[in-house]
Amino acid sequence: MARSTNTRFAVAVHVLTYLAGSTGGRPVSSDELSESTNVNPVHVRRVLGPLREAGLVRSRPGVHGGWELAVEAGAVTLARIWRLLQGDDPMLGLHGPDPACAVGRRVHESLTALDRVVADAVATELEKVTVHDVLTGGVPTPRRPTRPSGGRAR
Amino acid sequence: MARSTNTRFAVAVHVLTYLAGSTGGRPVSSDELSESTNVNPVHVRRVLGPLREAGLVRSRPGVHGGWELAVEAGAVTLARIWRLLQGDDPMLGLHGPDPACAVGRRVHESLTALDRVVADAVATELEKVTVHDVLTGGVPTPRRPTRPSGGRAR
DNA sequence: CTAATTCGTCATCATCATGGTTACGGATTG
DNA sequence: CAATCCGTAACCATGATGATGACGAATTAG
Repeated sequence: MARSTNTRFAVAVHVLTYLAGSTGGRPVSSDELSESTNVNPVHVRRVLGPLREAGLVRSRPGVHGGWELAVEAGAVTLARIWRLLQGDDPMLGLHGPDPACAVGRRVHESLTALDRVVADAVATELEKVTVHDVLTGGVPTPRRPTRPSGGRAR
Repeated sequence: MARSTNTRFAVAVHVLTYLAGSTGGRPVSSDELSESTNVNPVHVRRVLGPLREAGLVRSRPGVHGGWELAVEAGAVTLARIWRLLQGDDPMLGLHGPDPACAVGRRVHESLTALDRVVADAVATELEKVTVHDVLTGGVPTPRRPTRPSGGRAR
């Protein structure tokens, strides 16, 4: 669904931007990162794990250890980060209709296909933005300034 | 966001497709709808509430009451359903960085703007599909047949 | 009028995803 | 050896999501 109460992507973007910016190449501890992101250090490490496996960051234990970028900030698209953290998780949120119902099967097939189309569209947008863009403020702005639509209570 | 364990959109699409299809104009009870969608009747009514307020469906109590479409299936885009149920909920999932951190503020602003861009992209895709398309199988298929990407354990 | 049906809605509960917290082992530095 | 910091597991707290049960109001059948 529309997810999201999942902040891993945001935390990852934040950390990479932080590493690309305010550090002079020195490694940064997950403690320091946790203060800026406002999540706890363990979670920072959990989020960064997949990014390290993908070669985007390095980590070292020990006294002057911590995290540092392993690639240039301009070479990391947000789409890459998204895929590493969200994988192929559905964007739209599917249900499990009665398999004996013809309409149910068709709807489910359609929504599954549509979910991939939507995920591709999202990836296309995220492909346009790099960590460097976030750092320098070069992020695209919505075409429609703010959704003027009639609201909906929640 | 990366949501989604939220099936309201899927249920709504299912129900509207069901109403557009296998019924000859007769009202359908939420009991019958709940069997096909495989969720409980109360949930069906809760999902359909906003759609009724928007004029997409009608409901009537009583012996031969139930739900029926109030508009043509070809006139209902999935984007409309999405907006009615998900509103402006974030797609990407934001975090709450330390407001005292300059990087944190910039990241948060960027992600907020980017979230709207992504939501627009999603809406654009959903705009191309109507309930009638789902009923007849005319739903677009992904350009990349299936994400071939190297997996990521979960 | 009375009974049956069906929606509308509330209150409550179970489950699950997400993160927070604590803990401890291993690696690195000084 | 002591201090620092990652890696990871275990456990817990919170919140979102639906399921379930209940009851009133509206509508129709008899």
